This record gives sequence, structure tokens and C-alpha cells, in this order.
Amino acid sequence: MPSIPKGTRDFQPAEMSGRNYIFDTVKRIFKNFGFLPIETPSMENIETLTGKYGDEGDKLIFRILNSGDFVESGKLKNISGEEFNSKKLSSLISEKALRYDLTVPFARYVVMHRNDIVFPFKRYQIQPVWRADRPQKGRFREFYQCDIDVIGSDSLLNEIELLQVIEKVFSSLNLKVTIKLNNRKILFGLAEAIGASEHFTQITMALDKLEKVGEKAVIEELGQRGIKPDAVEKMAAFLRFISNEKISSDLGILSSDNHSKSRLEYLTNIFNSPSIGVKGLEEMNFLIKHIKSFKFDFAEIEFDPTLARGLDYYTGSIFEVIAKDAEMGSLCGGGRYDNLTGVFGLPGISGVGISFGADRIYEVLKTLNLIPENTDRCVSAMLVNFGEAELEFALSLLAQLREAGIGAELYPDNAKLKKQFAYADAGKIPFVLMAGRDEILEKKVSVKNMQNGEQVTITEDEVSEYIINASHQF
RNA sequence: GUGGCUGUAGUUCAGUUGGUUAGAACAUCAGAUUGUGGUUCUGAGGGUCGUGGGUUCGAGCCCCAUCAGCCACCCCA
Repeated sequence: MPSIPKGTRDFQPAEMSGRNYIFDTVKRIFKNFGFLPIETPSMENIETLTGKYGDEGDKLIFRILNSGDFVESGKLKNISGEEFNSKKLSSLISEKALRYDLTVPFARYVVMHRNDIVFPFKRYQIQPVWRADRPQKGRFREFYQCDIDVIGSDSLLNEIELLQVIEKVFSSLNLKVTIKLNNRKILFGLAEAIGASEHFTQITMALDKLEKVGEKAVIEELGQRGIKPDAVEKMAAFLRFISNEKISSDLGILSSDNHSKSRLEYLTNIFNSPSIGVKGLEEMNFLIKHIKSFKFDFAEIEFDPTLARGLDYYTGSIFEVIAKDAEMGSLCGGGRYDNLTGVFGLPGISGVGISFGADRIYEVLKTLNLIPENTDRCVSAMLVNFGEAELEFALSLLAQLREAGIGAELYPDNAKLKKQFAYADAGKIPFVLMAGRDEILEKKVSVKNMQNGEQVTITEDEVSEYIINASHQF
């Protein structure tokens, strides 16, 4: 038996139907919000990708081997002792890599096409990305991202737009989700407020694990990472506040709305003004104030000051969306990046974007039975093949049906009727048409309704109309 | 990169303290009416028990190694 690489998948017709349902839904909504499509190549130059995703991210980039025989060509011989390290070697044998996400290639695209773009630029992009991760539940080495970004605008209204897109997408898919909202500036303010801003990264990474490992483990980790005891104690007080709040919320005393408010109040009290942290709180207040103008029925929005997100380039708002009724990682994530185009030579352009993980959304919809059936199959009639003598009549009937806009096919072999009917049945084709010797003599066709088993014999001219009318009854 | 679990037919799984020729269900194909599917009945094909080694008179079962898959950590969609 052949096989396919770890973490990749084949998609069968039934799965494609469900996947297209997701792609069609997000695409429809993206367009409705004014986003324009672009595509970029599957592979990028390695320098474009490296250094954007953090150390861990860099390791997960799939590299493409250069063509040619490196030993034969003698290229490797020019590297002497000291220089012979894996970094040097890999730059010699590989200069391209598969894209890791759609945001970094987009930033590269914006810089390259800056003169053709009218800012602010709203783009959507639906393409696969690759990560050399170890596969597990909801995690693949090849998967599709559905990205939208607004670049060239500082306005927080863009964040609000993105939140509405999230609500629209998940309400269209009938899926209840929680949108977690935070701001990198608040995280920085928090690090500053406890007097450990030099440990910003370590603090956010530890904080991010709160829900998974609990209060104690986070405090332990902070200590292990070399953060001073008095700073750890201040953080512990904050964590206690969060935990107490969780308990009240479980008891139904705090709604997620009040939740967000009380967290903002707490942080306002411990932050010095003016500071980056306070700026973050102002931004968060703005979002919370203005999202009230919109209905959020399927997405519950919550300010979660422990949300970190690892991608290095985020500088402001960050988002993460998780399903309420299923265990799965994040279904959607994103944030604001103030200087991603700067690394490609075009500074001062801020962008904000999110990415929907189509594969994870598919898995969740599948487990919750929310994928509509048979959205792709559109053949409504199959003609039975009776053999050479009846072929002329069958082919002209086939053409006539298709001309009338009816999806139709002729069974290709003169097989037993049982087999031909079983094929139609398996393919959920609603009508089977028979024109054998007797029917042809009278220019008639027998039409069998496969759902109720009824069969009528009508003239050739009536067939299209009959099928169209009968189809409307279902 | 680290750890855990599982590998028997296309799929889901049985398989006794190690004992003759490894089973079932579903799926597939064929037949039960030479012009009628879904239900029923009959039959057939399909396995080097992941792979390699070891223990034993004898291994699907025990031991070692290896590979693959799944799950968790890390990180993320």
C-alpha cells in the first residue's frame, strides 16, 4: 500500500462538500465586508519567513532542498572547519521554504506592491500553509487558513470589524464560540507594574498557561524563570483576583461583560499613568464600549488579560476564538502588528488581521453534526444504458436535459439494471430515466422517482419539465 | 525535541494460561427474476497478525529492537 506524508490528508468527495461549505461561507462574508482576494506562492524565500515567528516557529518552517548534487558540484568543499555549522550549511542547500502562515507573506506582498495598493487595504486570502509540527488532534502539517487583514490604518474600528466578521462567520455556521480579547500593551503594562518588564516574554508565556495548568504552576514557573520574589508575589495577587472572579462567574454572579469591566478596573488601579499599559487599557475600553452597537449572538466576547499568543510580530490587540461545545484548540486567531512591513523596508504601516482555521472548524462542525449534507452533488437524473441500439435516443435525451439545466448523466456500461439502479441509489440521484426498445418506439421515457419508488411513462418532450416540477416538491 | 497509548481483512474489532487450518460484523463483488435501487437470503474474494530478531517442541499472544498511527507537552489554525 502506498502512503502519504505524516500530517497530510486526502479529502474524499463527501469531505470536500463539507469543506466547501466552510470556504463558501467565509468567502461570502469576507466579500460582504469589503475584503478583496489575493493569492501568494506556496513557497517564499527563506529570509522572508525566518525571524518572524519566534525561535519555536522558525524550527517549524518546512524548507525546500535546492536542486543539484551538492557533493558533486563541490559547493560544500568551500566551507572550512569553523564555518561548517548547520546554519551555514542549510543556507547553501536550501533557499526556499513553504509558507508558515498568510500574514507574513502578505506583509511582503504589501511592501512589494506598495505603489499599486490603495490604503487602507482590506484583503482576504484562503490558501494552505505548512508547519513541520508533530501532528495530533486538530493539528496538521498541511492545513488551510482563511485570512483577512486591514493594513494601512491605525483605527480600532478595524478591530471591531474583525470581531463582527467572527460573529457573522460562526453564526452562519451555527457554532457558539468565545472570543478572547487582549492587548499586548496590557501584557507589557502588567510586566511593568510588577517590576519585571525585562522578563516580558517569559511572563506572557507563563500567564498564557493559566487555564491549563492553574495558578500554582504559573507562579512556580515565574520563579523558575528568574523573576524576583516580590514581582512574583504581585503577579500572584493578580492571579488570585482572576481565579476568584472565575468562581463568581461559575456561580452566575458575574456575566462575561461585568467580568471584563472588573478586570479593567483592577488593572487601572495597578498601572502607573501615563504608561504603555494604560494606553492598552484605553484601547480595550474603546473596543468594549463600541462592540455594544452590534449584536453578538453566537460569539461571546471576553477580555482575558492572560491571553498571550506566541507570534512575535503582534504589538496591540490580540484575538483568539474557541468553540464552546467542543474540545479543540483555537479556531481563529490574530492581532495587530505595527511594524511587520518595517522588516521588509516599509516602516510606519500598521495592520490588523485574523485567520480562521478551516480544518479545525471542519472537525468541530463534524463532531457536532453541523455540516449540511450533499451540498455538492447536483445530478438529478441518470439515464439507464440499454446498449448500442438505444444509444442514439439516450444521448439526445441526455443533451436535452443538460440544455434545460438539469444535471444528468448516462450510465457508461450496458450493465445489469440492478447494478445501474444501485449506482443511482448510492449517488443519491433522485430520478432514473429508462428508454428501452418499447419506450423509443413511442418516443416515450419511463421516469422513476428514487425517493418514493413511483414510476411514470411520459413523452420525451415532457421529461425536462416533469423533473423540474417534481424536484420543487422536495 | 520530550513523554504516554495502540498496531490482527478495505473499515470497526474478537482471538482463552502460548497449542492443529486466525474469526465476526459492516463494506466490496457475484448469484437468488436476462427491464428496476434501498430491506431480505445465498455465496465468493480479501490477512506474511506493522517490520526484524529472540525465547520455546510450538508465538497473533511472551521478550528486545525498529517503524507507523493516535494522544499529551512545547507552540499554534
